[in-house]
Amino acid sequence: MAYKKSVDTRARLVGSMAQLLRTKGYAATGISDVISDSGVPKGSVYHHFPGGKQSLAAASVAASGEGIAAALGGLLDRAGHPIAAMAEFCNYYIGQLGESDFRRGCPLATVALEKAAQVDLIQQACGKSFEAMVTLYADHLVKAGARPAAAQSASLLVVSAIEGALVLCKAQRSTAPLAMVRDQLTDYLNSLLGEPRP
Amino acid sequence: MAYKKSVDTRARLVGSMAQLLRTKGYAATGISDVISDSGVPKGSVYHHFPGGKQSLAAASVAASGEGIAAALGGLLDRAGHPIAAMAEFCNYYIGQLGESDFRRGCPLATVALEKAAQVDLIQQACGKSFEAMVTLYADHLVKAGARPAAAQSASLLVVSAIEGALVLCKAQRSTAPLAMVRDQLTDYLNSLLGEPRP
DNA sequence: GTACAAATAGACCAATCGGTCTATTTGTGC
DNA sequence: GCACAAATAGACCGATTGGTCTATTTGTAC
Repeated sequence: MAYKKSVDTRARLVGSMAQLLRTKGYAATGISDVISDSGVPKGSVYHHFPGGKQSLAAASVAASGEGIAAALGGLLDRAGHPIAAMAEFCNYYIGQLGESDFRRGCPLATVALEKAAQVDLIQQACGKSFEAMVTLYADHLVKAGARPAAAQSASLLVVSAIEGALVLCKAQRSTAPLAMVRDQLTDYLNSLLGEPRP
Repeated sequence: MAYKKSVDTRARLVGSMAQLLRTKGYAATGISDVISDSGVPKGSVYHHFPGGKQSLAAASVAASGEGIAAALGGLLDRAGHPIAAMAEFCNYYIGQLGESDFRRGCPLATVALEKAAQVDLIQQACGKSFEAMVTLYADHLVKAGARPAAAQSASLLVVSAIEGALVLCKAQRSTAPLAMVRDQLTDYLNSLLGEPRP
């Protein structure tokens, strides 16, 4: 049976790696960075993750994905309406970008672009995380009155547009793209849910 | 005055770097990769780019941005209508992803997410490239009948959604997200241009 | 052809990379 | 307390990193 402290160590490793992946990406994040950020010695890294950096990164991406899904789920429950939840989701990222001088964007996207095509473990973690987001939001669109097929397409557009806007925000060092996309998506979803059958 | 061959050398460096940045990202691309891919010796790299890797990367991102703008401009002229051009733009990327086993996505996005927050030169090159894309497409939406403000917002949504879909395609190793986004954007733009004033 | 800068060529450097390995310490069941 | 595995600790490794430096070659103007 695993010792109690070791789960903390593992969680600290995953947490540090997830933060570093978010801000610096995969290739620029060294094991030494994870060690100094988490305080965990090198031996423990390879004890908990015999698969090395790739395996630690995959676990961290999966954890980030679960965190996003939980946060989005919370917003959807609290906001009461999927359109309001989408707007608050955007506002959360606008805040993160502003607070961090545009360092903290999507925790998944950078690693997905860097490594998903090369490392299966990482691709699976990224793919599953995005899939969960799209499905979760689509479900709530259905509850709000959309037809399932339309909800799936619309949810994919929403997630894609937000992800892309996060790229543009970093590229332009401005939160304006995400704010504009948020407003555009609001109109788009209003017309989707407001006129289910013309 | 610069010698004739040296402009070839510089162009070869930029071309190799641009391709490597597209497929592997900034941090994972070493100067040695550029050297072996381009055949240019190390001394020439630092002769043409005294600013080193960052400066070469910035020039390569700028070149990629100009390439995208030229390609999009060509599509807009040839297709005759901005909606058709958008669809063909998506189809181009769908082809690139399929041909390359999902290695060739957007030439700008990976570097933008990795380095725009850290290196001003690279941020400026990325920001300018995306700005050019959005403006170019917005101009053609105006020509197709959209009001300027609406065209700007719509163009930003289009570019963001495509960029984000490219992230999801890599993450899920599937071209389906971009195909669905293409169709959703087609509907979206049709209703934008079809009903200029309700 | 001479002079001189532009450009090429690659040896070389300290620093860092991911990963391995051997001790040592810690926690647990008996 | 004993035994034994889990976990921690960090020295150590070859390979590679971005970058520098000194020659040497190349192209051009006169």
